[in-house]
Order: sequence, then C-alpha cells, then structure tokens
Amino acid sequence: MKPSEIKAVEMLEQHGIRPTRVRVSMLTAMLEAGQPLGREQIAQRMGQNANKVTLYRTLHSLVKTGIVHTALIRNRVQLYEPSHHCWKHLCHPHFVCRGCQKTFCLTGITPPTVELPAGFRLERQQLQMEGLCRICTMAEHET
Amino acid sequence: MKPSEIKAVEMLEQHGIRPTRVRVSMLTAMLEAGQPLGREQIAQRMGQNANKVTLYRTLHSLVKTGIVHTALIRNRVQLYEPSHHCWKHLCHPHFVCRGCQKTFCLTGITPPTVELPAGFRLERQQLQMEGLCRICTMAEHET
DNA sequence: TACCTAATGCAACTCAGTTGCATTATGTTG
DNA sequence: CAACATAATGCAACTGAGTTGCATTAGGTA
Repeated sequence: MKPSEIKAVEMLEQHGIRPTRVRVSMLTAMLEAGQPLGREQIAQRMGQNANKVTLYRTLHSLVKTGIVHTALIRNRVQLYEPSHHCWKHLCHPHFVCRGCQKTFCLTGITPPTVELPAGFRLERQQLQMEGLCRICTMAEHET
Repeated sequence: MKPSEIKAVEMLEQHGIRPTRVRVSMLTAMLEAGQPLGREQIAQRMGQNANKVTLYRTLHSLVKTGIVHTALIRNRVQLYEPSHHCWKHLCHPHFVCRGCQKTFCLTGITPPTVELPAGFRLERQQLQMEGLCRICTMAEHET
C-alpha cells in the first residue's frame, strides 16, 4: 500500500467510518491531488471503477464525517478537498486560473479575517480569487 | 418609470447596449434586489415573462459589458449582481446562511487583501462566508 | 418601404446531481 | 459455520441548470 493509502485508511478509521475500497481510493486520490477535485476527476484518478451514484454518496459521507469538505468555489461542478489542512472555519484561499482552469490552493497564505455583523455565526470562510496563474500570464505576454 | 428602471436604462446606454424590455426589467430586478439573484429569482421579480434562453443570453451580455457579474459563491445555480458597487477586482464579501439560504452582501466590510505568489495576476477576488444569520441563530437557540 | 442585424423564442439537447429500488459485502449473533 | 441485519454499492430513471441550433420578431437605417 502506498503511504497515501495508509493515511487514507487511518483517517477513515479515526472518523469511525469503514475503510472500504471505494472510500480508500477516493480519499487517496484527494490526498494526492493537492487541489480540489470534482467527481469526474476523482473517478479518473482512482485505480478502479465505481458507479457515479456511489461516488456522490461516498463524497457526502466523507463530508458528513468532516474528512473532506467542499471548496467554496464558484464552479459548475462541486469540488472537494481533504479538510485536514484547514483550521476550524478558516480555510486557505483558492486561486482559479481563467486560462488553464487550474485551481491553486494557497496554503502558504494566512486567511484574512473580518468583523461580521452582530449575531451572525460564522462556520466556514474562504477567500476566492480568479485571474491568471504565472504560466498563463507569461503565455499571454508572448502573443 | 420607476427610478431603478431609469437607472437601468442609463446603465445599459452607457455601456453601449440597447435598453430592450427584457434587459431593462432584468437589470431593474437586480438593482432592486440588494442581493445576488439566480435566473429563476430574476424571472420571478420581472414584471413580464421571458424565455429561459433569453434570460441566460441576456445575463451573458450583461456580464460581457461589465454591468453585472457573477457572485463568486459556491452554489448550485449561478448568482448575478450589479457590479457597480465593487471596485476593480475587489468585491464585497458574501455571507450565505445555511438556515434560510439567504445571501447577504456585506458591503459595509472592507474586502481584505492578501499577497499573491509572484507572477499571478488577480482579476477578481471575493471573501465568502457560510454560517447562520442573526435570525436563524436566534431561531436555533429557541429550540 | 425594404432591408439588415440584433434580440427573442422554441425545441431539443447535455451534463451534474438525485432518488428509488435491487444487489452485494461485511460485521454480528446464535 | 450459518443466519441474519445492516452498510455499501450498483442500476435505471429522473430533475433541473444551462446550452445549441434554428426560426421568428423587433428596431434601426438607407
């Protein structure tokens, strides 16, 4: 077993959820990705095939246990990532490149905090950016 | 004509786009809303009926001219709002309540800025929050 | 008026995600 | 180990957002 698979099994067991084949390979794919993935992308990176419905249901149970969460990104399809790098409700910023469509996790940046109106209870927060990544910026200058 | 309609016509003309019935009533609805709206919500607030396809195409042309933009919110449906309250790439934060599903535009809050990795070009940025609004927080405490 | 183009409408489609139900795997108890 | 209960997976059919191609209408211009 690959280290990321071992890690995945551990995480599943720690959250009291059975490490089935589908779950392990899905979580492994997400752990190895380093960027939020959609259902289709996860399916491609899995060693095995699994039904579309199973993928969605597994994603839901992983979210329910808190192992993964959805990226708060405006996107046609829902993107998921392991939540173990985020602290409480503060999630790292995401940068989506309009050129190559890649999503960059800016884990090196401290998430900013703002003052909410009285009475509001914050549960998740994330800074979202759109623009051009370094490579696409360079590519555009060449033309 | 209502003031918001006059405003809508002005905005359309200033951006060199014909103030047709559909466009005016769509933009008016968005100007009056004070929160980002989806296609369905816009249709409901319009005085007249319009084809679904027309609504989408009109939204696209309004975005293209820069009169409105999409809210960078993780949502099943795309939400739109007039862009005249945002400055350049810095957009006001949005708070989405998981109780009532309402979206709050926190225009009173100064959008935070962060340092991007070298070479990245920022075009849009927005802070996104999820949690419970004041009313839903109170409602939950009562139970 | 005649014409051209932009705007709108209609029908049919794609694709993400869901629901209901059948089937298989896994853990538990006798 | 056998029998059972439940969790997990699969299949088919559906919903709903958004799109595409083509026909029709409206508005501006010569």
